[in-house]
Amino acid sequence: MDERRTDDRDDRRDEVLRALVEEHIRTGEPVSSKIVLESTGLPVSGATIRNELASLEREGFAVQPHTSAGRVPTARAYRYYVDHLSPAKLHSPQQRRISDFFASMHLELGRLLKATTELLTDLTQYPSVAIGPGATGEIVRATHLVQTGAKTALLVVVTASGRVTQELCRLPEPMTTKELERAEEVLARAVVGKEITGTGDFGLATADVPAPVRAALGVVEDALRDASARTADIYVGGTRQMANVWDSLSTVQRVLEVLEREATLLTMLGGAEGTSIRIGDELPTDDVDLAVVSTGYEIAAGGGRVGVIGPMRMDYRKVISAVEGVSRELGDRMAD
Amino acid sequence: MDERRTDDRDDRRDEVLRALVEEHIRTGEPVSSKIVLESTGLPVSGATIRNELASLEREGFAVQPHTSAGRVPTARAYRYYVDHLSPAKLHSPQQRRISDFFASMHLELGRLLKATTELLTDLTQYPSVAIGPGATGEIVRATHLVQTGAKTALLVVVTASGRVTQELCRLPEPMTTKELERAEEVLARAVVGKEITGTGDFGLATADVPAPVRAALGVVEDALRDASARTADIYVGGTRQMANVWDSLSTVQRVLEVLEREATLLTMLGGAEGTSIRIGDELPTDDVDLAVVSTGYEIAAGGGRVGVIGPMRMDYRKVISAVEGVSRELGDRMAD
DNA sequence: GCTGTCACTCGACAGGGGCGAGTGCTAATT
DNA sequence: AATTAGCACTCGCCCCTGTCGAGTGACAGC
Repeated sequence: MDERRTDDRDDRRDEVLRALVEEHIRTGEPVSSKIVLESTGLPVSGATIRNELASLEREGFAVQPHTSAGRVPTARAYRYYVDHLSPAKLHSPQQRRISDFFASMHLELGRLLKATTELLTDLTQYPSVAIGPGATGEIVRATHLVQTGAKTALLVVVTASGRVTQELCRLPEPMTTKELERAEEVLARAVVGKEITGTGDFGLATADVPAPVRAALGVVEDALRDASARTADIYVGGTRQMANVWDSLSTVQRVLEVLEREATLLTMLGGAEGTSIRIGDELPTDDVDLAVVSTGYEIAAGGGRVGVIGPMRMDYRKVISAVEGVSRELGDRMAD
Repeated sequence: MDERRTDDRDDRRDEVLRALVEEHIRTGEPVSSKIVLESTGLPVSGATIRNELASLEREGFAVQPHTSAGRVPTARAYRYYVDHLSPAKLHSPQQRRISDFFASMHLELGRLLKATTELLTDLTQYPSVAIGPGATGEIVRATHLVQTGAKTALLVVVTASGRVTQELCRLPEPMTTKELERAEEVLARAVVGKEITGTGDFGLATADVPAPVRAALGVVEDALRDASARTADIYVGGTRQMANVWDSLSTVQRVLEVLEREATLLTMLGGAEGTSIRIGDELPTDDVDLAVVSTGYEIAAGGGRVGVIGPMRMDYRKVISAVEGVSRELGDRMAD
């Protein structure tokens, strides 16, 4: 087979596929051969484009909503597009806004991440999500036991990076303030300076203290384990954009459900190192027109992820550059 | 004028108005004279009902979407309905679910309030909101200054009821760990045991310590003031219900905007003692089909509010009983 | 003051025709 | 063998129309 010719044909095929995807992203309408022709400027006729499109459809890159309509790209087409055809160009005015944002924003991590989702939404016009770093691996800086009821106390853990975790403890029996103070003291001695591991056993339940205090410490240790294992904080912003992004109520509802389910969100953003793009059926939600662009960030307190949730037909270039820019600046900002 | 006759007529008018409102709540459709007749069982003819309805329309309690349609109640009609016509009967199976929920749920306040919104949404099928108690009036139990960067530190304040507040401080100049420890010590001595007032001046900026430490303490005091003044935490749940509740995308968007604006939410739930019902134009959002039922709760750490946001045509009886039940149980639960 | 009746209004809905976009196929061309 | 021009065909969209029925307001009679 003639190599050069084959290459030519593949080039053209790619060009058509790119035009198909980009035009559909731009307009949201099914794309006709005429539009592809105008958009690519290829020196061929409409009939040839139609043949290409028919062939792309056979390979599962496009579908026709009905017989005499243009083509709509499939999830597979978007996947091919982001993998092979999308030059990752950086928007510089966008980068500027991101730097300005982080330069002017002085908040503690939780509120900063919340504000970050708002920034991402402003930049991309899509809902966005930020996942905070987990507590695992952090050094405990201080602990408190605060009495909140006759048989309840609140365990507060402050880590070296300023993260605060709270967990309610149900004491086995009522305790005096004195006893609780004693427990707090033992707890502090055992835990402060140590690393949070998620499975940590600090030997609190066998400490050399009066029985009631020891019993309480057992409960506290359980609470400590719970707190360590607990899922990282999740911040969602820009839900108000959803009505602009998806135009059917039922889709909006599906997405709202996803955004309320922290477990799903974690899976959707999660996992991969670096930037991850998941499109359509690559996501653990069936049947919805959804794509997620996310990337990790690293700060002193650990790592997390930020991402944007949108329809499959989103402007991947802009979104990728926004997400990566935000993640980078966020890392820089929290490293100072 | 014949008193008795007047009373009779007013009774009937009220009956018609109630049927109008309740039927519209039930079906969402414009209500015709025939429906009112069947629903009330009044011993009169359709024509009479029509006259009543026409009179109600003249007084601003109902509107016709078009000439030959039934009537739709106005905000004014709902107002009259909740003020005069809605017997506040308690759903007992509902009360049971609420008690069970609070008996089985053992979480610290923040997560408890978040879970409470989910409960309210389950009970009412509407989005719901909970506002946590503000920090004002609480006794400071512990403070920490955690270094998070060369020129930044995090102020952590733990109150006697277990509330934790964090605030970032931008130090005027880099500080050594020793200096920061010194600052932390002075801070603790000045603040622990005191009440948070919102405008509190603890004299930190004039403490008898080396100049750099004193400068830092000034910043910390500012941060402390910011933290005290900061708006209470707001938890929103049940946004996924919105698509079932409002059937137009633009309305859903408006409501999502409201739910993202904490300031608006505070005003909407806020203010009144006890249960407040605000309907339509009584709310600070123009033109939206919105009603809010909210009530206050009191716990050791202070007071807050819980509420439900829905369309004007919501089942006020059910919602009021749910909101009040939840608020009461929440108070009981946190008093133990 | 209530009722029965009746003409009238107006939205909802279904059917039908024309339009136009866009395709796939075929036969001709290079 | 690939490309092209041309053409018939499909099918959704839109507009128009007529019909139907729900519901009203008015009016005269009880």
